[in-house]
This record gives sequence, C-alpha cells and structure tokens, in this order.
Amino acid sequence: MHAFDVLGDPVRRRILELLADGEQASGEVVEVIQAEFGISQPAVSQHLKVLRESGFANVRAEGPRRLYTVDATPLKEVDEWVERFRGFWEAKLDALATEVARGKRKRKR
Amino acid sequence: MHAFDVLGDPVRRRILELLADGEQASGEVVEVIQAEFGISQPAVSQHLKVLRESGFANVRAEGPRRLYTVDATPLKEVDEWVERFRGFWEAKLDALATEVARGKRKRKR
DNA sequence: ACCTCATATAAGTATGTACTTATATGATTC
DNA sequence: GAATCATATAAGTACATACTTATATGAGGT
Repeated sequence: MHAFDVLGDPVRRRILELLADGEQASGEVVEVIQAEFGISQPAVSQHLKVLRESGFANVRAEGPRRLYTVDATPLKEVDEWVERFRGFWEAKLDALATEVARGKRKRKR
Repeated sequence: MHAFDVLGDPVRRRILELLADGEQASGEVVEVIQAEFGISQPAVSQHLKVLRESGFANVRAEGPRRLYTVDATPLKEVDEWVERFRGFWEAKLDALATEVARGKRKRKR
C-alpha cells in the first residue's frame, strides 16, 4: 500500500497523531479511536496492521500489551513529493500580499 | 474528497506533476497519462474533474481547449499535517549518524 | 448548416477496502 | 490448568471509486 493511500484514511491519520505523542499501547489507541469514530476493536487493530505493514509504525510486546511507536520514514517520501509544490502556494501567498498592498494604496488615494 | 484521498491515486499525482511544469491542455495530459497508464480519455477527464472539485487544479477555456493549472492550496494543508512528523525522521537520521560515528570509532580501535 | 476536433458527462461494472461479528492466540492471575 | 485480559485474525458484507463504452456539448473551419 502506497504511503498516500495509508494516509488517505482519517482513522489512520488520527492514530499516527496519537502515536506522535509517544508510545501507546494498542488498547489506549482503541479507546480514543472508539470514542472519536465509534468503530470496533478489530477495526482499529486492522488499521494498526496497515500502519505496521506500510512502515508507519513499529510494535514491541510488553507482556500481553503491544506498544506502538511512529515510524515517520515513509512520511519522508510524502514530504519530498509535496516539496516540489511548495513554491506554488508561496507564490499564491505572495500574490495575495501584493493584492493587499494594492488595496492599501487604493485606499490611500 | 479529502486532500489525502485525492493524492491517494497515482494517476492524479502524476497529473499534478505534469501541471507543475506549467499550464497544460486536457489533451496533452490525456496523451501522457494514456501512454503511462493505458487508461481512456474519459478516465483522465474524470480525474481532472476530481482535481478541479477538490481545489487542486484550475481551468480556463481557450477555444475548444481546456487549460489546466495547478492550485497547490490544498497541498498546504497536507504539508502542515506532515510537518508535525518532520522531527521524527530527523531524529532517525541523527540516530543513523550516531551509529555511523560509533562504527567508525569501533573500526579505529 | 455540417463536420470535425477537444472535452465532458452518463450509465453501468468490477474491485478494493473499511467495516462487522465471531473466534483464535497468548500472557497473567487465581 | 481454568478464567481473564489484551490483542490479533478469519470470514463475510457493503460501499466507494476507478474504470469501461457510449454519447452529449460546444467551438471552429469549409
């Protein structure tokens, strides 16, 4: 599964946000996601599996618990793809700034 | 359609890459995409529609042609989401650098 | 007016995937 | 070693969406 497909799902994005705050047990993730999205434990577990298999998360066992951490390596790829477009929205902001400046001048006249 | 869903499709990503090189007529896009993905003209047109409706592309008519340009505004949102993870792969690179340094030291002994 | 070219839309189909419930696995406690 | 807790897997279903072919729209040339 391509990195962008993985990120296409809102539940998975949310899980990554949670993991960004630090290592979380599967159960903790399940609790939050269930509260926010109202889906079952297996559904969350399946999303965690996708995150594991696509390289976005790592797991370690601690007794019966599975502790998940973010692995942002595939996000790097995403970031690099987006990077080439960075100039475009900067250009747009510049254009906006120019318009604002024009507006100011007009108002002054 | 959420920005990440739009980017989930490889054809749409490729179209955006093409548009990043400058304004392109629908037909020019169709030609490249057909060569690379082997899909029909309507399929490409439908992707262009998605890009339009999700704010990733703008169109203007020039005679019978439709000229498309990138609008990277929604990509900004994507970029901002990814941003919070930037620290993670930097940390990973640092760790790698540390390992390399360690390796060097070991070899010297 | 008609024909052609460029593009979009309509309608139908197939496939992937995000869920569900039920069940398995495997560590812990009594 | 039976019961329990935490998590994963199995199997089935439903829905979204990425295609297809056929057709509509609409500008330009003859």
